[in-house]
Amino acid sequence: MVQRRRRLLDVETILDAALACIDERGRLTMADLAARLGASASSIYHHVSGRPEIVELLRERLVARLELPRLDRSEWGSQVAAYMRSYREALAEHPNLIPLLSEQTMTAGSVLLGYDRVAAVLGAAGFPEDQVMLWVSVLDSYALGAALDLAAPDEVWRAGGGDTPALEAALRAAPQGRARADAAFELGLEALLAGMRSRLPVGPV
Amino acid sequence: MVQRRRRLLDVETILDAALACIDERGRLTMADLAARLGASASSIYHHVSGRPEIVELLRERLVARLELPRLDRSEWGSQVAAYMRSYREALAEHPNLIPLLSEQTMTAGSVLLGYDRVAAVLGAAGFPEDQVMLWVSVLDSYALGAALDLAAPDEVWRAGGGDTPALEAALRAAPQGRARADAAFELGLEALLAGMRSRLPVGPV
DNA sequence: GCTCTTAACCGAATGGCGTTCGGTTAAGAT
DNA sequence: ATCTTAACCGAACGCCATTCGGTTAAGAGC
Repeated sequence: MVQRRRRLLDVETILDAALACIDERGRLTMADLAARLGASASSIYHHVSGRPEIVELLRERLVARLELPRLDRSEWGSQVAAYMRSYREALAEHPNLIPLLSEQTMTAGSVLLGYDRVAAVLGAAGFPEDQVMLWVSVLDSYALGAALDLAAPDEVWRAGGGDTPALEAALRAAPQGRARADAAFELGLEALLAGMRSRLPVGPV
Repeated sequence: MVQRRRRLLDVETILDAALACIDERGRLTMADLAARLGASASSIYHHVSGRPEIVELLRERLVARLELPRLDRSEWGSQVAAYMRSYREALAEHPNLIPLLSEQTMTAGSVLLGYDRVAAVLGAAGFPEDQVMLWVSVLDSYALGAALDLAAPDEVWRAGGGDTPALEAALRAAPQGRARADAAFELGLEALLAGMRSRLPVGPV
């Protein structure tokens, strides 16, 4: 009943609290969010259109932190690698956000700008124009898949009884959890870039 | 009130209906599932433990259709490529299933057996034991990411106003929709396998 | 063929979710 | 001093998965 007329909520505060919800509870519910804000759930709708908009605004925050290809004289592979690492690292800081992002269509314009830069650097590297979009897709698929891997539960494979000996041995020999995901991402990124380089029509830069 | 004593539901029927729900509505709700089955939602719980088990059983169905590495004398790269293609194709038949699968831990024995085969073929190919699981992760990430790409709307990037010229040019030069996703997958798979091959410690088979 | 057990079903209820609606309060303009 | 209106609230709505307390009839034992 007691109403504080001095502005209690604003979009940035809501996004901060939403990220806290997601990080701590692994999901975003309006009730939890409202509780953290010290407000009622319905009040939130005065500042954002609903839960989907909150998620979309969080995606924009994430994209803003990516290291986009700079389109300078540096080698294309290192620019793409830096972009891919920053993409995954940004996701890794809030791994529980990943499933929410992959549930929802991309609408933010700033996201497209990131893809434009990637396309530009690949074109400048010498990839045929009709292949540029394909490589963009490949990179995106790998980053997305690696991010999903990161968001998966600590124990991805629960191998037991001994009828999967190769899997069990491989699991024992590799790092666990986050360390495995990190090592795998780097290994795969190197392999992918090496494969791309070998398919480049002309010679070196 | 009218009860048909002749067995109305069984697990296979439930899974068929669940897949129909997912394909048509893009999600799986117990109410929708029950309606399709001509039964009440609560009746379903006499045959499966709940929604998560239904998803896990659907994953088993999917894995059963994969072309697993045969562990014969054929070259490891072609075995892995065939596995990856069948993996993505199986997912592509029910793209809406992908988000449901990636939400949930893998527990089914037959699923683990599939990964055991992949681990075995990579070990036999000569990859160091402490790298096998990493490569399994890399392959899984790429297959999953490519499948998500396939599940995305036809127009993945809506580039408009001209402030993303490289992106727009690349989009015009590349195939659209499914054809783009297919071509990208093959290109990336080749690159990934080439990169893996180049990292193989010893020489040829 | 009668009784008894019990698997297979149902409707209703529970608790959690996102969202909408009809107020109420007080900040700031007139 | 009055009015407008942005910012808030509680209660309600509809949808979700799941649980519970019956009820029916198939099939076993006699």
